[in-house]
Amino acid sequence: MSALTQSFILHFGEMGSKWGFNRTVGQILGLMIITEEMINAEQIAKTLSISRGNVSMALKELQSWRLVKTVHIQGDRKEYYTGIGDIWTMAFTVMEERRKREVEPTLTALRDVLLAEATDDKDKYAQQRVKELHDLLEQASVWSDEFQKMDAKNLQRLVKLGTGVGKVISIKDKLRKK
Amino acid sequence: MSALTQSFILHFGEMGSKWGFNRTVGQILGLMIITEEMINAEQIAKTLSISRGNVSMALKELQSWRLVKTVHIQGDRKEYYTGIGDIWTMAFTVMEERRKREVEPTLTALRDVLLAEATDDKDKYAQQRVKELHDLLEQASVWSDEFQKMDAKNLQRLVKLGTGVGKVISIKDKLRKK
DNA sequence: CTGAACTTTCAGTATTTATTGAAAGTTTAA
DNA sequence: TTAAACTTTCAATAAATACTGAAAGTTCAG
Repeated sequence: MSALTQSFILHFGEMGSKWGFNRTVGQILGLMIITEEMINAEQIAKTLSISRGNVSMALKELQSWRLVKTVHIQGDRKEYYTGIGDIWTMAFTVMEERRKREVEPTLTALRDVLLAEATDDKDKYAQQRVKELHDLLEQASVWSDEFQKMDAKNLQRLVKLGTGVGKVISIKDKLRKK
Repeated sequence: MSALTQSFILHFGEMGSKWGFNRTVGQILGLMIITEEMINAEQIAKTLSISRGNVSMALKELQSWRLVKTVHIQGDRKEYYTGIGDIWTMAFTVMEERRKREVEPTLTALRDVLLAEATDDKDKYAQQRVKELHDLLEQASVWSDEFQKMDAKNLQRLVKLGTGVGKVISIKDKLRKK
């Protein structure tokens, strides 16, 4: 493995742990991103100097995140792996999975709090704040849904609107007037 | 503490650990969100049944995230704490801090990889993928910057555009034609 | 100054999370 | 049906992270 690859993968491992998965999972994902060919579990273990068992667990995790594809190569009994699509698709897949795993359960918990009987003023205040939080997260989910429906090309166009976020609001007003 | 409060705080603690800080920090933030009054470190420790030292560490952490305000109350030597502004402001503050802590260092690391000499084809492929990732994260930072410049009211308006994300793209095209 | 009232620090400990590798399970060519 | 080639599981262990509480530090009224 070249020094360039090495440093990327090490950093990506750390980065991974910030994004919801552990170091090993991050490193494998990083390896797949910068490797054009498909790779098998054995190669991964050797390249990253980790145990075969660990690779198995990590691949399972990556599959649950819908970030890797499995492929069978003619005349080889091993399973081969590669990352799904391009970087944009991956990034939005990670976002969507995080929403499912983090926001969804939180929304459920918040709804429970909202359904509970608020007797005193303190509870009423608490419930109102929880309502605000709930609405915010629900709105975020709406966005995420919309993104999910778009393809990589359009996602890219939308995100590159970036420098005009301010404008978007005034556009909204214009739309309303139609 | 009422059962309602209790369940909210327990969940918020777990949620916190998904958002970049630990359980205790999450619980304190949760407590502040649903408590109208300012509270002092002693009260926090007692309410959440954690040690005084732990509260001190957690408050320091919350301050580094710019999520709490400190206030001195006339005739009391203790320091009092409360959450900054409304839920929307908090949410975007968390996003901005996460960007600073996670995306920023990653961008730096990716730039280093891009500056390295790519000798063989494998390295060239790797570099190209890293370039894609770099550009994506940089674009995300542009968005984050824009958000940071807006006030809570406008953020809310923008996010509620949600259901029209698809439209925004076609609007962009119209704008261009003007 | 002094010392009471508070806050912070940090070494030791507890808890949680990740990793290994041997054993068990699965698949397939012959 | 067998056994070689592979994958998965999981108990034991290692590593990382969080928490406590006593000691050290800070601030301020008198």
